[in-house]
Amino acid sequence: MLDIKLLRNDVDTIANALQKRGFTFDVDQFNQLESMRKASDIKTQQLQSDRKKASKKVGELIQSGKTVDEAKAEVSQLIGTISQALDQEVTKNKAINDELLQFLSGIPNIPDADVPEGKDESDNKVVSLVGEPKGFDFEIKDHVDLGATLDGMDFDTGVKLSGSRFVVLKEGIARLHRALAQFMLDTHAVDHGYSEVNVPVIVNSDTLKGTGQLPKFEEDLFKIEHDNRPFYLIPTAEAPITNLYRDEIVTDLPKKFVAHTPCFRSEAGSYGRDVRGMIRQHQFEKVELVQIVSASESDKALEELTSHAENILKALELPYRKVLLCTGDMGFSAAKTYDLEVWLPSQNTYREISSCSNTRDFQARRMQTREKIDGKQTAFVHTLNGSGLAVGRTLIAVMENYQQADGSIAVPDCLVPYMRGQKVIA
RNA sequence: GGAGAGAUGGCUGAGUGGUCGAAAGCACCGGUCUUGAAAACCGGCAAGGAUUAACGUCCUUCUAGGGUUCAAAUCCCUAUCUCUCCGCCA
Repeated sequence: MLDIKLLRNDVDTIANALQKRGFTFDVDQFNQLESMRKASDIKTQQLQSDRKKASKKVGELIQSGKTVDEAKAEVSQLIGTISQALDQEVTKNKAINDELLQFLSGIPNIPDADVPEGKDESDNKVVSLVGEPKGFDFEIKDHVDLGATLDGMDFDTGVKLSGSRFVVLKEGIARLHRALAQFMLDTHAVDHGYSEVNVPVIVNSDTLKGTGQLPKFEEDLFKIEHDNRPFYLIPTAEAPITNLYRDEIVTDLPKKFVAHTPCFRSEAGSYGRDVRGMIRQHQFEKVELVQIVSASESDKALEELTSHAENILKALELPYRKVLLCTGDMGFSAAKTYDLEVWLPSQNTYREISSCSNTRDFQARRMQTREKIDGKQTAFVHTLNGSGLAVGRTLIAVMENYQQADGSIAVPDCLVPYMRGQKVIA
């Protein structure tokens, strides 16, 4: 959520910045709502003040010796008129504020100044290329064929159990998948200083509002009902982790968390894309990094967090590139985002495997997560999140990049200990 | 699933209808003392919002939503959550 003060002071600048990411901010509607709100606030408060004074007078009259009935009689008419007017105004005020809140909740974050302007992913800027795609002297297979050959990836049974975009992993592939998650978790927790947490994967709507998935993107989520109340399967661990500090004033920043969770996405808008294989599933696993930091530290934190995700790719010796997303390609809550894209030989291209974002105070404002500065002032914290990495897609990348002529897959060195010494999946 | 108790500021915790936004302690901030620190002592310290050039003035908030009342942290109803006991269970 944006700071309403910024909007009051400088609507046009913000409307401009939002236009860069393809969002048209309705300045007139905002100004109208805002002036209605202001008028109603002032009126409501004046009436409340009047009523309070009248009520206190009853107390004073009683204190000075009058009976309760006498005191009431003296002010009852006045209070009657005030109350009536107040009831009306409060109802109106609430409606206006609700509308204003809804209006504000639907506005995406403002892009940072150094984010390139653009319409879609073709305008993203490649920041760095790491590693070199290796050549193969045999006909390569994609992960679907490799998985079938090794009897490790069963899409048909996934369909039988659940439906399309679900998969069953088996044997060596299942173990490799698990090894990847363990390796990532250990690297971040032990080497990068993140605190490991295990969080619920079913959350309430307040949690998803806090990180910005709601109210706008409900169609992308799996919704479940329990005791007539809505709950959601998390689309990313960013939601439960970042919300650990919702409605709190935090101390001891920075906070750094890592968690390994399944993620669930309905992806209603993207049927037809990536239908083959494990690239886009309704259920997948991800190791997520979250940092909660002071405002002045978030620029540095984004670089650091991104480098932590990169370290996984480096350790796995997978070729990748780091991309700075343009204004039009960023997520709703992000002010600046780096994507890490891994090389997939079968597609002869780089595919997203991690997305690292600085949301600045956008989520903190929604969550009311603040810190005390010098023991006095409160200020919104900044929150950052990034995949470190998407486990399913990393599995694909390892399978394809480490495939051998006979269809077997070499286990990357750093994973061998997690595979109890196994060096090849055949 | 059954029975009971509870939810108050960063934390602990007092407060059962009338200047209560709320005692006290801890934590925190400032100061005195000290070579420095600790201790001790003095002072400050909830959040959000409206308005103002500023000082200030005003409003809201004691889990949430309703209700009673001239007046609600305090009484009533509902929901959520927590704790204790019983049952069930990985």
